[in-house]
Amino acid sequence: MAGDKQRRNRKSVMQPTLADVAREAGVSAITVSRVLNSPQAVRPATRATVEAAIDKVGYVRNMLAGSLASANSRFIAVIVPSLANIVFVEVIAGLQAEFERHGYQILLGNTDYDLDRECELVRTFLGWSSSALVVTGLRHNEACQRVLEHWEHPIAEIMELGEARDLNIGLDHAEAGRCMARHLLGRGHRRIVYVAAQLERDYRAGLRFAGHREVLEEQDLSAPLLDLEHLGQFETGAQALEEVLAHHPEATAIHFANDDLATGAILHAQRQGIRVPEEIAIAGFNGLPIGQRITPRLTTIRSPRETIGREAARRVIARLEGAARTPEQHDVGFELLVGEST
Amino acid sequence: MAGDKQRRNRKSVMQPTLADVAREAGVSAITVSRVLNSPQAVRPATRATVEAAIDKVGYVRNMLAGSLASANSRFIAVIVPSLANIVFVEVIAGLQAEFERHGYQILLGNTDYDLDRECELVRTFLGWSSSALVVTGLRHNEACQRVLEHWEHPIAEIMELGEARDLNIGLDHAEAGRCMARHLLGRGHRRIVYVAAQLERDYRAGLRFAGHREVLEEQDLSAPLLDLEHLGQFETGAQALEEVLAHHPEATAIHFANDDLATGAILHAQRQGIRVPEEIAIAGFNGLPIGQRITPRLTTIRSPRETIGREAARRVIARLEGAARTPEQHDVGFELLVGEST
DNA sequence: AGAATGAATGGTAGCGCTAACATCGGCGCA
DNA sequence: TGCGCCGATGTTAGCGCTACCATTCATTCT
Repeated sequence: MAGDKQRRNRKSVMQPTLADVAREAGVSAITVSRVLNSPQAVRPATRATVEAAIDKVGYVRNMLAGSLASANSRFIAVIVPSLANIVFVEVIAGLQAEFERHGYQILLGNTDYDLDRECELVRTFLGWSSSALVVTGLRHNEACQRVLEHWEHPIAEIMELGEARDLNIGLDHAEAGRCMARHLLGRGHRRIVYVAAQLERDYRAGLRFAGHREVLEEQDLSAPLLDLEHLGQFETGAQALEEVLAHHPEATAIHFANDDLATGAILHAQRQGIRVPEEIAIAGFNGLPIGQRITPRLTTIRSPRETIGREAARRVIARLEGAARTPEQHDVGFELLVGEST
Repeated sequence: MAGDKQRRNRKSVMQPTLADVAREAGVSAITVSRVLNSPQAVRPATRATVEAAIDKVGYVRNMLAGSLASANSRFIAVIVPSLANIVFVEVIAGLQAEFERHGYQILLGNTDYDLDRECELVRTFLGWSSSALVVTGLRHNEACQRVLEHWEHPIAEIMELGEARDLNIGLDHAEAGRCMARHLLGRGHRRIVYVAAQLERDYRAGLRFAGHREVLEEQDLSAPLLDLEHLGQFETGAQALEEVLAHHPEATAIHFANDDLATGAILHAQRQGIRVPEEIAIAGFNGLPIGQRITPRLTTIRSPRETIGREAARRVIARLEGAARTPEQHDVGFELLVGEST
């Protein structure tokens, strides 16, 4: 029988342990541990015996105990502001694909755009002895900053570029805003409204707006901003279109903070018989598939989301496997997709 | 200084431990532990002293050690087949919201619709001493079945209803298929093609098809099936529309396995000037927001995805907090949304 | 031949926490 | 006054694993 050495009655079921496997295989516990953790350090014959014993007793490794003993959990804490936004889901998919291949387990946290919540999550995840932290954005509250400063493990701040404390993978949102503004100017638009939903939460949309405004102001054009409540992305886009037509009749183009809003506006225009881009041009940001399927095809900027995840994971893994601790910044870039909507 | 009792040099940084807090507060370690785990068992004055000491030394709880000692990790293993499909993301959001409120941490695994991968993930997660398992679907491979049978903790199988081993939260996919088939018959359609993408992977779409076929065959109608390669959901939907028009010219309606395909078909029809539903009617499944925004609005079935997550979490939590171990089945139902596309 | 090397394996001592039981006062009640 | 009880706190002994160092034995070098 497995696990029948004298034990206190703390667990109802006694899973077989390393010691049980060791006894079965006629080796010591540490040798079994080595078969699991660094098989090349064990003679093939011994390894085979041990592996047979593992199967025989139905051993399931206790990761908790191993992590405690080695002070290395192979947990990667990943903190995103939202799961409702497909953008972050794609980033997570990229992270997960890469980390899983290397035997790391993601601990996923969702802040709902709340920096206090973020801080709490960071604390919790440190409590799990996470090996690294991947967090969205460069803005954190003070308490969080302090915690992060004292932490010794790799930290990757993703999505945007800027003054990061360690690894930084993302794109230049201000430049993306400039790029789209230039495109719209190039199409002859002079009255362009920027539309966002809850700008103080989604401050990266704010960064894009800043770039957009910069370009317009260089041409002595004003850069009106419409910041709406969030209702549901498509809904808000539709509402924004109505408001712009009503309150900014001079506007010839709308630069939306994201593709969901822009798509909502185009679909609403379609239904209302408003011609895009003749009556009003529409641009988005993200490059979601839906934007490329609607008529007219949406002009937007593609952000390489899964790449952000993969690149972040790759750099974190390199660091964990011994790479020198030098801050790194990686610009994943973006691509202007010109559709028929502008 | 915290943590300067004699210790081996195994960790470079010595985080303060319970013992450090205890020394600072002038109590024993177990009292500090109690302040953290069952504060009501400690006299308020003592509790305050301990809490002050925790702040003073900057104590961060080591969850790994606690979980090992108590054989209770507060991890919930969650296994989904894909993150690319928004449906599962919404389920996860529901699970996460509920579990986080109760202090459980989700371990997320993604099988990519591969049952061997699923089995591997289950093993890994058991190794983390997970407190419960939430897994998508009722079909598992043999190895996985065996592992699950011997596991003593709550298991929730979600999305579909059927012969579950423990908790089961989902909806009746065959009935959903029947419901839509009846709706299409009611609209006068007699030649209806069912279109899916990679049916053997997404076998729940197969269950819906079975229901659909049943209803048609009751009326002595044939139930042709078109099962396509997966390219990208919208793309596949567009291609399916072309194929049906070419190879099933007699068809008056397409019943798509999901809204992404159906939306892709409607958008393609729009661009090609094919009139929906006059030339061909289109129905979907899921009730995604995009389907309700396009013109014509998509006829579909709304599945309560976040509800599945929440209900599953609620039942698992009840079980973990002491509810009796009785198998439970919960039908979250569905709702037919009649749009303009049929 | 004897020393030095290196590969394979083992013994010991924790990692930081909590379960289980022990202890200690204070209180109510007979 | 003495007994029993209960609430608050302490002592002890692990949870299952791995780091560290020791040991063993075959191989290579001088």
